Amino acid sequence: MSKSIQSRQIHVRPEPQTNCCDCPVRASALFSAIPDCDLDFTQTHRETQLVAPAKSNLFFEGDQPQRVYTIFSGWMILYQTLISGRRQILRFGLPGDFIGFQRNGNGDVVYSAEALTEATLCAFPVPRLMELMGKQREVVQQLFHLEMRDMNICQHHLLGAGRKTAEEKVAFLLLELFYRSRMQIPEVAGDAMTVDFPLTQDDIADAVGLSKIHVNRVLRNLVKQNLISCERRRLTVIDEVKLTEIAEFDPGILTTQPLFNNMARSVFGSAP
Amino acid sequence: MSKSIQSRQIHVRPEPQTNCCDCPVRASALFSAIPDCDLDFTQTHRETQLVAPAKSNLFFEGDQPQRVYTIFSGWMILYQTLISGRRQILRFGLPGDFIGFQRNGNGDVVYSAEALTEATLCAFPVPRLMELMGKQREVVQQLFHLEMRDMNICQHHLLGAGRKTAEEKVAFLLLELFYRSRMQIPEVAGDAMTVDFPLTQDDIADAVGLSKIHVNRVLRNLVKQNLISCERRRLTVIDEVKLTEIAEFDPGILTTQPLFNNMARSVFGSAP
DNA sequence: CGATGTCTTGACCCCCATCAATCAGAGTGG
DNA sequence: CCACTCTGATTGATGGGGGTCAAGACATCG
Repeated sequence: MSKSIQSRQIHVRPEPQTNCCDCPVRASALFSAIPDCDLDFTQTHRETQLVAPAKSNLFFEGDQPQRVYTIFSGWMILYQTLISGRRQILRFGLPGDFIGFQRNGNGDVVYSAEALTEATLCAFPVPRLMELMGKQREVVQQLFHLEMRDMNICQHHLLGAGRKTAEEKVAFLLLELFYRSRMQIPEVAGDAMTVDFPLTQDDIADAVGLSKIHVNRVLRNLVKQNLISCERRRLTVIDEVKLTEIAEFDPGILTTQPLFNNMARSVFGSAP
Repeated sequence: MSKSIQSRQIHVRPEPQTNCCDCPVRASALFSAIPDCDLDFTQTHRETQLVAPAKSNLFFEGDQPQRVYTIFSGWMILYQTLISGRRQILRFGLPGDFIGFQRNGNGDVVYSAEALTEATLCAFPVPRLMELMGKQREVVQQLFHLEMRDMNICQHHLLGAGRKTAEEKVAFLLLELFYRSRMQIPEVAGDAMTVDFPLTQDDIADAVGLSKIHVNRVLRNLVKQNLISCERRRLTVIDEVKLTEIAEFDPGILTTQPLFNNMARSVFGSAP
């Protein structure tokens, strides 16, 4: 059931020339677990690379795209809308994230995906992903890791949506995105306190389930308390400790499971 | 980080005698995709069967249980709590559900699990599950299905928590559990409008993020509108259409993905 | 330079949380 | 059989957190 609000059109320009596996964020990408020597295989299975302009929709809830996507660069939002038009952002897609895999009983994708900034993506035909999963156990592992991390984040947002105050919700979201931003290029930005932050206050509102007016008040209040500062598309965390305390934020939810990793390693070998 | 509120102790009595694979809900269980002839293998890998008394906790957020569990009978709640003690139910575990697999970066389970009614569970050591996943592709498929369905449900609750009114949230939860209850024994109860419903109004409140007082008012209101009726541990849906409309509920989120199924089938063979 | 999108602030008020009291049913023990 | 207890359901009164409406400030961009 596609939603009625589809004012923004899909604009994606295929650029099959570029090598889609030159991913700057291999560390967190779907195929990061694959030894370099096996990458030939994945390369033969890559499809087109896409560039999604800012504000374009990659797909809408209810579509049945034949591909899944890995984000190389840019930020995306994954959201659902009610008939009334009210939007809820389910999670944010940052480089390395894998989207479009999750379907419902009809094979529909269950959320819409919109590029917040210009974003580059690598598209993979679903059957080829399945083939990969059959041949390379690491893909299965990595897929589980990504899905579980997203599930963790989703559950924590649910906890917040139901049981936190406005300030706590906003603080949590800021910290989540702050950490995820930094984790992308650990060697350069591992301890920088300022990150790029392309969200509007409207986006924040739709992510935490508040009105944009109230988000504004909360943000101004956090600034007044000298916990953060934010000016055009940049976010600075000033008092990380206090903010973490307010949000009850645990960075552990953003990492994958060494337990699973270790246990899996003993069973899953390399590709046959 | 274990929460401070641990007033309820863990009480599980192992009953290794019983065959844990006599699951009455094979249709939705983890190992449902495995052909009967291969069940010998899974049986050799089963561990103890547990009985969790009503109100006992199977594990707490922050624990590192060495096993994962499949629910055979009974209802469980999976929840997180804030330091203030406020509880948010993330999802409900019904027979066939698989719990304890999802971990964070430290290998901790990310939610607490409590039996709402007396529940029987089959415990599987994690390494053996991994072994199974390596040998039987259907286990991997089924695991993805279960995880994705849970993710769907979680996301829809997030949508509701952020953007729905109290009445819409409650209606959604009732329908979700109504359908899931009926799906368990399709041949007998496929079209019954009354199901067992062991939740207290307190539980509903913690699931949808409202106060129990307000949940009570909303329920009484739904009854007054002649949409449902509920008396001690039983729920009857009177006007399914109207209720579905209010909740914007889509039963499709509860089923697994035929798309994934079909695509997977062409690649994954039977066990080697 | 309008035009559009985003941020900011104020005024008003409603949905729902909180507090408090009562009631019904299920055990439980004598 | 009947007090006693405990959990859960119910209803009323009150107030606050945050939604909604409106208007203005500010920035960016064709």
